[in-house]
Parts: sequence; structure tokens; C-alpha cells
Amino acid sequence: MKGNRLYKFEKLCSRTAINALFGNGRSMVAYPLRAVVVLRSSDSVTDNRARFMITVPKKKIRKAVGRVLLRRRIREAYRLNRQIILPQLASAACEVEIAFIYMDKEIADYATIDACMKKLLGKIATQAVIRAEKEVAEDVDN
RNA sequence: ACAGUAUGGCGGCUUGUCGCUCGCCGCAAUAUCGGCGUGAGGAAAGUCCGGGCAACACAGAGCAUCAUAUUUCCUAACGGGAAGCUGCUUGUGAGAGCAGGGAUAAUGUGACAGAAAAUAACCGCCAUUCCGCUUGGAAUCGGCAAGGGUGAAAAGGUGGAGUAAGAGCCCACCGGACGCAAUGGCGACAUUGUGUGCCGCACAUCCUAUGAGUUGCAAGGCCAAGUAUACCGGCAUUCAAGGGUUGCUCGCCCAUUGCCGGGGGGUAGGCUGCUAAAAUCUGGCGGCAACGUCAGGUUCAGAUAAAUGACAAGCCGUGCUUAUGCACGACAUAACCCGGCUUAUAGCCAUGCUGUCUUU
Repeated sequence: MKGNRLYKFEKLCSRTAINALFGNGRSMVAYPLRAVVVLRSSDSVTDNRARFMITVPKKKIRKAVGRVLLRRRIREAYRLNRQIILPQLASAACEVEIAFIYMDKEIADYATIDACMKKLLGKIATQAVIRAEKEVAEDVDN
């Protein structure tokens, strides 16, 4: 994988996978964004370590125009910033599934969404590193 | 010039960087990569009508429910549209809006106010009788709809004749209703003549005519991993035990359990339906118009946790300020597809018409 292209297999499409994510995920917040995350270890050699989805609730943003615009902005922010987490995931041998949920009632501009996205991805990356260290420790114990 | 009105149209543009959907080409390849093309609206919205399409249902008749209700035309169809007719409301005006089956059938309702909301006597007018005798007062299962105020609506209007007082009770003119006739119009209807004194209105129930089977692409059709497994075949299995054949034993067949193979239905998931059509553009012809017709050109979204974007710069438009700077650029995101309706919409353009002012 090269460049900033966004492939279909990076999107989270399956209904069952989404239900599992919301059942087991841990949430973290960087207002106005909330992320629901599932980390799991994976030894398989794939390019695809992260899959994501975006939700803008109808209760918060009434008009379809606004929801579409926000979805596009969030996707753009993820696309441009995901290089923050991908190397960490590869080194920690983890896969991650993320759902981004928009929480504000106003439509935020791109700059604020970009900043939030950077913060969130940073948190996820550190989580992945911690998890990897733990597993290493357990292996030593065994 | 300004303000308005009707109809029709537009609904920001360009460049750069990084990206998305689908299609085509290249490669073994449906992944990936490279190249080329392609990609939201006038309302895509509300889901209010009418169709197409699909599945299911369907002898025939009636009832109920809902919708519609002036005329002629347009249309695949419509509860939609066009051009008319009648009445009312509104605007100085161009114009705009609303309503429009019924019987001289029936029943009910009409807030507040008012005597009374439809078999009208509160005040009032008149008559008769009694009291008083001055102008008045009282009574009558008396007469009177001319005057009063109320109201959305008050018993056709004006004048005369008439009377105790009055009244379409009668007469003249005017208005309306209904009947008849003539003329014009495809028709609703209009105009004219004539006859009948026939003379409140609104709404609902009701009646009449016409239409409506139900569910919606999450319809419907196809493929189908894994898991469990109806059923079929093969092999194996039992220390004992089951059923059939037989008087009994063996044998054979069935059954049991396990493995392997096949297999139907079918879950996750995928494919299809799925976009070339009542399509659209240009021109001619017919029509007042909606629209029709002929000829030629064009190919124009098909996503599915859901594609057209993000950022930067410049231009354009509007407003505030004035060589500049700042702010703003509406409404609204296809989900099977069409025709309408309704609602939202900054600003701009074209054509016709109207009002006001100025100039010639």
C-alpha cells in the first residue's frame, strides 16, 4: 500500500462485524468526535490492519446535507492522518476496528475535525503499544 | 427610472495538490497497478395523488368505507394540467385567490348579541271594553311585519293604491327564482321576449353518479461458505439387547451407532431486479393553449454503514465602507422508475403587461 489512497477493504461494511464492535468496543472522546475501538492481536501478514466506519446521528444533525458534509470531512481527516497508527499496529502485531461518531449539534469546520482526529489516532496508537508490551510480558511469564 | 405583475430560464466559475463511485482498455487475473471516460436537484424534499413493474388474491351480486363532483379538451393515467362558464373575495391596476352534482324531498344545527335564528309581537301602531275624564291607565288563548335597536344572516327594494292600523293583499318600476320560446355557442352558459306574486341564508346528515383487490424493489428471481441435518449410497460396528422370515438354530433383510461420499431446503454473504426511457435537444407542421405529430441529433448517476469531496489561490455577484478592506453566496443530497401536486429557496436574466414620476 502506498500513497493516501483509501481502499474499500479499509471500510467496515458487515452488519455482524459492526454489532460486535459496538458490543465489545472501548470508547474514547476528543470532542466533538467519539471513537469506539476494538484492538485484537493478529499474526497474519496483511496490509490491512485498520478498518473504520463513520456515523453522524440524525438526532444531532437534522439535515441530510449536513450529515453528508460531516461524513466526508471525517473520512478525509482519517485518510490523511491514518499514517499515525499504521506503523505502530504493524510493529505491535495488532488489528483494529474503529467507529467514529460525531457528537456535536453544530457542523464543525475541517480544522477542528483534523485536530480531533490526530488526537484520537494518537491515543489508539499508544494503546496498541501498551497492549503489545503486555503480551510480551505474559509470554515471558509462561 | 423606480415599484409591481404573469410566464419561462439560471442556481456560481477557473486552476493546483491529495482522494472517491462506476464503466472501458492493457496484464494470467473479478485483486492491485497504469491510462481514458463518467458521476445529484429544481425541487433529488414531503411521501399527498396517478401509473409502470412485481408477488399474492380473483365465479357473480349487494352492503359498508374512502375519494372525487361546472363545461370542453389534453394525457398511459390522475384527485393533475389547458382554455372557458357562473358566483364571491381582494388589489389604483396588470392580476390574484376561493367555491361550483341535488331537490323546488326530508331531518337537524346556527355561538355572542337580540324580542325573535323561522309555526317572529319586546318596544311600537290600531280596534273593542272598563276606569279616569286632561295628555293617561288596565284588560283581550284581539288585529298588524310599516318603524326601532342586535347580528355573519331579520322575512325582496322604491313609490302608490288600500286600511281601524297594516301587509305582494293589490298596482307600477327594479332585483331574484322557476317555466316556455327564439337567437348565439361543440358545451357549461349568455342575450332577448314572454308567463307565474313564486321571494331568506349557511352548514351537516341524507341522496345520486363515477372510481378504488392487497402489499411494495426490505417486491420478486438466482447462487450459496460454515454449522446442524430430512433423504440416498458404500464401508465398518455390537459383550448383551430390538423387528421380520421359521416349530427352533444358522443365514438373510430391516433397524442401531460411527466414518466417507452424494444431496435437498437454507443462514452469513453475493448476483440479479437496476436503469435506453410515456427519455431529452433542435427544427418544421397542427392547436388560443395544455399538448400532439413528423424529421434529425444525443446517450445522460446507479451507490449499498452507502460514491461527486477536502484544502489553497484567483475571478464573479451582493451588502457595508469607499483608490482599499471586511462579510456573505439560498433551499436542499438520488436509493426501482416515470407523470403531477404541495412545501423550502439568497440572488440574477429574458419577454409581455400594469402603476407612479421625469424627459422628448
